[in-house]
Amino acid sequence: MPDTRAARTNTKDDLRSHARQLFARHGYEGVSMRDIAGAVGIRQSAIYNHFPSKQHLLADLMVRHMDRLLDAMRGAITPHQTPADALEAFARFHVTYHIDQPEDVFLAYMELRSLDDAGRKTILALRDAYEHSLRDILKTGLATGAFAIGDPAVTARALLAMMTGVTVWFKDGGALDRQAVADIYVRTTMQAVGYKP
Amino acid sequence: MPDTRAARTNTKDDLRSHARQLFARHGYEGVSMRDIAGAVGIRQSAIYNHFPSKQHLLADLMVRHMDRLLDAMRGAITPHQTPADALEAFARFHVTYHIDQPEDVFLAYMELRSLDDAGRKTILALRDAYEHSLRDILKTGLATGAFAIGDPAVTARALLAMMTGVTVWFKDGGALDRQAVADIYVRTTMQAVGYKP
DNA sequence: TGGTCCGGTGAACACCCGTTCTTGGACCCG
DNA sequence: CGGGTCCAAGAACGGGTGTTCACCGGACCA
Repeated sequence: MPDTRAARTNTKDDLRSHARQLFARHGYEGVSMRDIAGAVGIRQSAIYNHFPSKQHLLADLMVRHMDRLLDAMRGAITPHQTPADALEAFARFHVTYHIDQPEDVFLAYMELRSLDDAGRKTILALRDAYEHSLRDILKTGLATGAFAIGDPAVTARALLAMMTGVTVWFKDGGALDRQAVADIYVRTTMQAVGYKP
Repeated sequence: MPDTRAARTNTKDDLRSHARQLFARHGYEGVSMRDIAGAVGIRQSAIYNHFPSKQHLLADLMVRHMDRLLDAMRGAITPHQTPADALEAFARFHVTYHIDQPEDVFLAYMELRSLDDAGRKTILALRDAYEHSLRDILKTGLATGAFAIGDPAVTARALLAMMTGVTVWFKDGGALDRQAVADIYVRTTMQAVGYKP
């Protein structure tokens, strides 16, 4: 009677993507294992063949997202030498990546509080590494006189919050496309650090 | 036997402040009526003498917060005539208010999704009014040539996200006090819009 | 062809949820 | 002093929670 894995070839990834969507939409506490299983088309108990707990599922999503984000960011900025070039590359990367992966981003941002201590520590370390890359660019630019900013740590957090916020309102098919929106954020960022081309 | 209202003089406000704190900390779905009642020192059932439902409690907190925020913002910017003065006043107000009321802000920002349709519509309208005030300042500055920015609507959202983000990391007793942090955000904001003093 | 094991099912676990209802004590006002 | 009002307590409601476990069909390998 049970159809078993006839059609089911990649249940684990299906679980990940549906859980990501549901968590992003309703929050971790607002989604049950029954909800997730229902979206995938299996029963709740079968989830435990792939993830040991709801908490592990959330941590899996968040760690994978942060790993991907860090790798992609490093690939985007390393070719650039001057602080201005690096900052522009960072800003463009950050905004477009966040436009393209809004659910992952939203999740990693909002559900830190739903993680247990171990998971939270891991995510905070990854987030810290990401933030430090931007901070280092700002510090260098401040030292070389390319940027005119106050405290680099505060400025880095301010710029990150600004750019991350694009996920809250951006929708495909709006008046401005990805490219146009990224242009505005890049410009605002470069002006914010007092860079004069 | 029940101590009734002997010590309890303002249960409704106690409920509001504890609910605000708990919702901000654990999320709406992550807090039970028993949790809130326990924090206040009453039983769950007594909450319903003050609020008809958990949903109404959340809406009450969010609407009150947005009303206070709008009033305070209008009071802060109306004395200023030029776009630059108004923007500086707006930025300083926004950052300090958010530093001082982090829980209300966090709640209004994160728990929109937990509101029912009616409540969400109300809050979005208030948020829209707030955003429009900033947008209008930017539009005027763009028209007079005081600011050099791209789309004013996008820039307004970018600046708001930047300034609101201060709630995520600011802690009293850190290396920088309220004033110093506000200074950095104001400076970054003014530079971001390309204003030259 | 038979054995192993992957990955499903469905029932059950103990517990927590928002909400309702009845009851009764303490205060305010006439 | 008596009646009404306010606001607590406590028990109960139906239903949802994450997780466990025994069971078994089908695919794969020797």
